[in-house]
Amino acid sequence: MSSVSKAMTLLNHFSEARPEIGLSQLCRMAGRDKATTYRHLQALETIGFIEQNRTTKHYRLGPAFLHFAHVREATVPRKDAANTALRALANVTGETAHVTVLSGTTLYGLCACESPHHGMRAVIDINIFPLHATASGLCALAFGPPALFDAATANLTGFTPATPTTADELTSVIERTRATGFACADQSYENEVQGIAAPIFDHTGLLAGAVAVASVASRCTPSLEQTIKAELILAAGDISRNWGGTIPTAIEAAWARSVKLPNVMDATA
Amino acid sequence: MSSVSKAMTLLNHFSEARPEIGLSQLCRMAGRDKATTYRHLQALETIGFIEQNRTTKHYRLGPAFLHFAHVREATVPRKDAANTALRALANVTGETAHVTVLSGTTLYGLCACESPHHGMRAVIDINIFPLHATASGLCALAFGPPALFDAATANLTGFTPATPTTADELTSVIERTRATGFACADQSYENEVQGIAAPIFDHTGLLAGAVAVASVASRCTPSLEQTIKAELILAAGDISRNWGGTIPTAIEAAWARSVKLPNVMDATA
DNA sequence: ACGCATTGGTTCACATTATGAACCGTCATT
DNA sequence: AATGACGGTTCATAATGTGAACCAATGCGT
Repeated sequence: MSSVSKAMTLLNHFSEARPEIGLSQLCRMAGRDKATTYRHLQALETIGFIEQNRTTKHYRLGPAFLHFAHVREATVPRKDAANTALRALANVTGETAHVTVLSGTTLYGLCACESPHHGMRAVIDINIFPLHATASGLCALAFGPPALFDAATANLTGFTPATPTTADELTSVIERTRATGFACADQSYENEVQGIAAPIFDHTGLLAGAVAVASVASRCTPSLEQTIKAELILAAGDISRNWGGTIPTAIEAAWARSVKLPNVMDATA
Repeated sequence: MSSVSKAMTLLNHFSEARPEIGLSQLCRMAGRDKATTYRHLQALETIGFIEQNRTTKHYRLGPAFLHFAHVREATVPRKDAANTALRALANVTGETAHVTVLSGTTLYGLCACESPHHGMRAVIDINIFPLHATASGLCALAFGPPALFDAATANLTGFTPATPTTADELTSVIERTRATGFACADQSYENEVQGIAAPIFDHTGLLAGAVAVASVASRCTPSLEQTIKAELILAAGDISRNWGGTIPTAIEAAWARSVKLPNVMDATA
């Protein structure tokens, strides 16, 4: 491990729960020597990644992050990260993948990527995703702000026979989404199209949108569903990380529970 | 220079004007070897400080900044940075110093620090600073959003005979503030109290507030005024940096012009 | 089609640089 | 006054960083 990496991984020990850390304490946490750690901290301080509380002598994250975050936010479009993740997702699953973003109470399509594998595939041609009828929308309802529920129930259009059109039906679907970490919309927006979605989080710590795979219903076997879910976990993590967020541990746990299958364990053995 | 510092200073070459940089290009800019730069970039990439555009192979700031900036913003109160800068300011000038923050069209007092040197000193006992009558307010008007002017002219209370009470008077004072980079309020809010202020900027690139020194008018000699201005430049820079911002070059130029005095140049020679 | 220039990336002998045990001064507790 | 924990420093040791030279790939003008 390069000394550059060693110095920078020190930063990972700072968090909202642990904003200030003393030298000795940080040494213990990082399992590193005191002199080394001290020099690393000094280097980090010169660039503004670290700042020292003059009274307690403890260290904390520096102001430079605000500057760099601003530049990053201003220059790197979220779409880029979404696109690269979608490409991988579409290639591996062989289905169409897309990303949505939540703005207020509306869920917009950000970008989509069709797989080259199949002749027949789902086509994402909507820009505003109904919250109650699409997998992405259910993700937003399950993991987004509670106020979304009211916005959703205000307009429970029945697109297909499978669309949940009552508040009770919707609630039970949302419950299932929360329990598994995945939202499933089986032909509830369009016939013959089944969607599976996972939530995406950004730097605010709140839900930012969803990443989803839309597959042709007749083709969707349990095994494909497992593949899709496994890939969605990776994609949601990738995109979230790229947007400055992390997947809440509760959701990671739900994912772990819902993809834990015997055949998967055999395959890896 | 440690290799840690060398690696991290590479990040300074990225800006809103230059979001993506290729390897060779970055080597030239940094005046560093290609192999070294490449290794440094790889180290930066593993932590997420750098990200590579897969198609162009160019490098850009990574997503980790969003995360760290969030933690920093959530855990380090702006007041801390302001307080340490104020302490220095009050000590050197021997007068009372304070920092204000702009929220919407209102300028609030954030914190103040009285100098221990004098028995008599200005006391900052207001929490909302009138835009047209205080030095901090004039800073906000001169360097903040244009909409402030309307908010200010809506209530031109005359606190003292020196308070500007017409839009024209106010405009000319603002002009002078823009030209020098400093706002001066000579007994325009309170008799016997003279204020000098400099603007503060945060990560948005917009005016965030002001730092000011309030001195007893009878004591304020030209030499003290020069001292105050020189210290205000340092304090405004410090606080801005700590809040994730930088002083616009136009203002730095104005400062340089307005403190360039013969005796100062003699002193440094 | 060709050479030429420039790109991102890699190698290896060399020496600058990082490392950590032991150290110091300070402070709070006992 | 002894103790322990703290932030910070020193110096011999050795690990790590370094850059000239080299590759392969791409773009460009002739």
